[in-house]
Amino acid sequence: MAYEKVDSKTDFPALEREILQFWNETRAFETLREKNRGNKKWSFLDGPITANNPMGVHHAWGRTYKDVFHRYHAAKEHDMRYQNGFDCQGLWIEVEVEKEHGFKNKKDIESYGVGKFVDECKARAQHYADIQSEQSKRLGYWMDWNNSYYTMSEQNNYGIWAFLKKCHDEGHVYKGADVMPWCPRCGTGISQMEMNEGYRETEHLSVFVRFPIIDRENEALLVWTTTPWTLTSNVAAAVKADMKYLKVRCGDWTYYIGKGNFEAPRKQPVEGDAAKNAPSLMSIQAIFKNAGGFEVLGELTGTELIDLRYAGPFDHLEGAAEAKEHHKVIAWDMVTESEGSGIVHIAPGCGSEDFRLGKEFSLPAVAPLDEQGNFLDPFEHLAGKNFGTLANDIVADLKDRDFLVHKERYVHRYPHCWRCKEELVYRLVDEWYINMEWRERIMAATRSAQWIPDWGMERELDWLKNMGDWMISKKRYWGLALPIWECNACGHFDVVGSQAELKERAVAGWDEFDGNSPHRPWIDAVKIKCAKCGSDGVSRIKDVGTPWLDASIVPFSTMGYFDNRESWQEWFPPEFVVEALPGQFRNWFYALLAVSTMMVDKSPFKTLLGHGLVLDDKMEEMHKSKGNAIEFNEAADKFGVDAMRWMYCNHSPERNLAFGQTHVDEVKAKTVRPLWNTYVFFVNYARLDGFDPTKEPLSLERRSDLDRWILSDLQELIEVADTSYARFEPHHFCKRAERFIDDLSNWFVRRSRRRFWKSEWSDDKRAAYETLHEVLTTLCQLIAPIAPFMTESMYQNLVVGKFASAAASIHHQPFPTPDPAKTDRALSQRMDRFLRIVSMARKTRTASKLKVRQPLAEMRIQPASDVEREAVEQFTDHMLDELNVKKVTVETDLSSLCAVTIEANKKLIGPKFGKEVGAVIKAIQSADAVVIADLVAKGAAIPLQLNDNAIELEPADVMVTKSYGDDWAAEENAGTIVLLDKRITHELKLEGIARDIVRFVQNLRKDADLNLEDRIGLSLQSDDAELNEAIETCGDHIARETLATSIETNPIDGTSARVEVKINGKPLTIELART
RNA sequence: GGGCUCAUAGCUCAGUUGGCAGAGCGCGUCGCUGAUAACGACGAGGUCCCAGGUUCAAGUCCUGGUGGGCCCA
Repeated sequence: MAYEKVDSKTDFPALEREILQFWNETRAFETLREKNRGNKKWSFLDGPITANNPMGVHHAWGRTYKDVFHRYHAAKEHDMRYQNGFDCQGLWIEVEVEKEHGFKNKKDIESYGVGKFVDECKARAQHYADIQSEQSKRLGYWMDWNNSYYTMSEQNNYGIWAFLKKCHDEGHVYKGADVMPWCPRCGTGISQMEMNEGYRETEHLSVFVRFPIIDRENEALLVWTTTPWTLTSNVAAAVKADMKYLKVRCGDWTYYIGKGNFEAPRKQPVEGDAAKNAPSLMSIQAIFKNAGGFEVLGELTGTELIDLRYAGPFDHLEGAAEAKEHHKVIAWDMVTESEGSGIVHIAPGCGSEDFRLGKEFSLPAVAPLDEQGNFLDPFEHLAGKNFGTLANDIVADLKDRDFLVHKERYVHRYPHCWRCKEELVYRLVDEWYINMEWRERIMAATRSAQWIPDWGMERELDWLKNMGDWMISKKRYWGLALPIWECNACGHFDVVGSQAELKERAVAGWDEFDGNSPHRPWIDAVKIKCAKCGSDGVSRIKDVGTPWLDASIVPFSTMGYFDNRESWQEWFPPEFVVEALPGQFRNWFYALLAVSTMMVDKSPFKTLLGHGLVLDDKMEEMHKSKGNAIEFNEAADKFGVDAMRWMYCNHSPERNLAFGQTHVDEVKAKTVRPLWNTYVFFVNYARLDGFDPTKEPLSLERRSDLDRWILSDLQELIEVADTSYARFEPHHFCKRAERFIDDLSNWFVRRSRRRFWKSEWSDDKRAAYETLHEVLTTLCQLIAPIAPFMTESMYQNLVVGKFASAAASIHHQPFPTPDPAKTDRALSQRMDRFLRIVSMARKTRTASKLKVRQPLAEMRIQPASDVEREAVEQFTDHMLDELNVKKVTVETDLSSLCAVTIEANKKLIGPKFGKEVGAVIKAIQSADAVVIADLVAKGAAIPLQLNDNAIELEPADVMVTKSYGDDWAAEENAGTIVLLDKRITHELKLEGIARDIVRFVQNLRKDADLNLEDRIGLSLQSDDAELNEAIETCGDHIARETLATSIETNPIDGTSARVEVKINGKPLTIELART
């Protein structure tokens, strides 16, 4: 029943662990679900977290949002699914398992055994899913942790089959040959969606080579490339038809070169440090000069070069035999003067633009590399060697055979595998695609949803408008088995849409597969019959699917679309999804929209919230490899989760967030601690006083102004909280809540302290307790979604066991609703004005060096408005106490006390009037100071009579000084005037001394570890007459304030504490003893 | 080259419908003392990126530019 004592020095991480245990023991989450079951639904769809590593603090931002909105909607008594998701399949997991075994390439996996390998991938996903579940619980994330979905589940995989079948039925699935970025280590193509994450500054050996022109003696095309190995597969050379070219002789050879290319200085195409470390590049002109000089023989256009035939540098190799027949100059608009030689080496098998151009000109595509990046047999001496290790050999070879003109180190941004960091090559491969003929439908779905921030929709539409066909295949092992069975005999392929369909069509291997998950290698045992040519034994293609399919079927696979359509209809479309913005427009957001459009032509969410990245305190991206990533558990144990959650929620979602000690400390100092300290204050006094919150509370009329004011502001805060959560804008609420907490702790509690200290019960004391109790409990309720731990702890102490109707957990309580009867805007306004006047008075004291401990006789105020006057009248008592003055007088016109003096601003009028300046100064001096001051105050021009001339001064030309005489300290601002009486009488001085004494005694009490309620015997020993007089005159006051039962002037027995201090420079010895 | 976005105090950021430029941290000065390993007040610190425009009034709206980020080509 009684309140538990609380220490203000609370170990928040420890408290949070206690609360976790409490929730666990009381099955708090289950109770909440039970309570809201069957109510109106609020549907959330979780974007699955990659179950490949422990969580970092950057994962916690989005997961905090997810929990906050769940808790809010639970308080709104909605029924929810609480389903978390794990993304389990894909290359990132394979790479980690490979690392564990030290595998170097796909061969290692094959010889280890695909089945074993896949099982280990499954196990790894499960392992990290478990770890992430535990970490999420530590975050306070209330989910149905026993019911998380896994993208590796059968349900999910077969769901994608259904999707792909639908795509195929509509004719969108096709197999395409294309040159694409390829990772030789992973042995797989890298899709458009994955490309951008892997660009890095890379140094290559780049070369200028000559392509000798056939039938023209010693004439050659000058060609440049950064990838010498692709010269093995050169087919053509491209020029721009309307560009100018030069014919230049250098040594034995005459070259054709782009005019602009020849003359222009060349620069490494990188910036920053990479540029600094890179060698500078020579212009072609300079290269020729170094080679013994050159002579420009003529100028021509690109058109004149077209169709010239030339000899390629590797024509002697068998692999180049076909290409050899096609070597000629072709026209291409993309050739530029800004890079290279103006004549572009075209290898359609080694570059995606080359490939497109090759198609246009019906050129063969020579593909020289195998899956691992090794040269194929027809490339003779190169065969079996890796392209990456060959650059120097190839260049040496070119030199030996007299093709090399110049070599250089070239630094540029070049794609790397986003997972394993290997350099990519461009390779001609067959991959499977979904065409984007239906993009308009996806765009319509995109437009039907709400996007936060709203420009997100534009970004998504832009991506949808521009994106190429969707490559869905991966030549890997661990992932969705693409349900495509392709007939070797006739080339026909079929997409199988479900497990049942496969079973029905299986002609072999079903028994072998049955009982396994639909993954490689087991699924590959199943053969079907070709629907076109009837041949038996059609196999599944070897490829697996992109993991973005896995993550995007989930609004169907996890909500019952395939097995309980009725239930699915109740939950679809979800109200809300949230993920980090960067990257997701072309990943999850896109894939989710595409899948849902294909399935039901609807957006898979009503509202999408995107948030930024969590960066380190230097605003740099966190990476494990960089060493600046912060592991979630580490941060949770160091800072406490409530503070972290508050920091996340307080931030504008679309902006990146700098995570660091100072930032979290700021949240603690500004929010967590003031709130907690206010609570501690309440609880510890309520304990002593035996405050009973269950008695019928006093009516509003019987409460003080302070009470009604804070209660009124509280109603406003409830409204803000409700709308902020409902609109997914918790940061708006956080900002308001911080201000409220500041008002509460630094004004309400400070001004109310004495009400709590009173020894006997009175209405006022009861009102103070009741008000603070109501404010704290309601505030907790509002903040609970964001800071679920500390608010639970407070709730348990403030409410549980006191009120019979109290729910067992704060998170079972309904969200508060504002009480209009408690709202009093006029009162809030007056309090605002009052606080402003108090602040002015403090400033006056500071400026006049009148410390607040020194009582002053009088304060006079001229209010600027009626509201201000009412404020002063209403809150006079607070003013007397807060500012330590004896009397407050409201004046309508203080000008009678005010002496105005004006003075010429000589600096300004000097240049204006030159020799006349003396006369102007005189004129100013003789003018009516009050009239002029008034004009200055209004910012109006000042007319003056200067001998016979009328002149005008600017307001700034005159300096006005107002003085209220030596007796008054004054402060004036926006029409409000505050005066403080500076005359300190003997009595006032003695009172000031007494307050000093009280302060020293209180400090001593605290140093002696006395309890708040302990009584003392006090001894005050001094030789100073004034001090002694103060002790004598104000002894009662001192005794009352310090709970002294007696005041001696001699040393006392049983002294438990003693200190020597100086007051106004005079020594005083203080002793006290507990009685 | 195109799209989106950002630019406000030394730092991190607020700034609703256009209405006297703000907070926290840091810095300086002072104060307060039973919330005390706290707290408060005051001060210094600003070309609200630049240039135009609309308006009685622009950090805010419009146009153009500069610089950063993301995306596309």
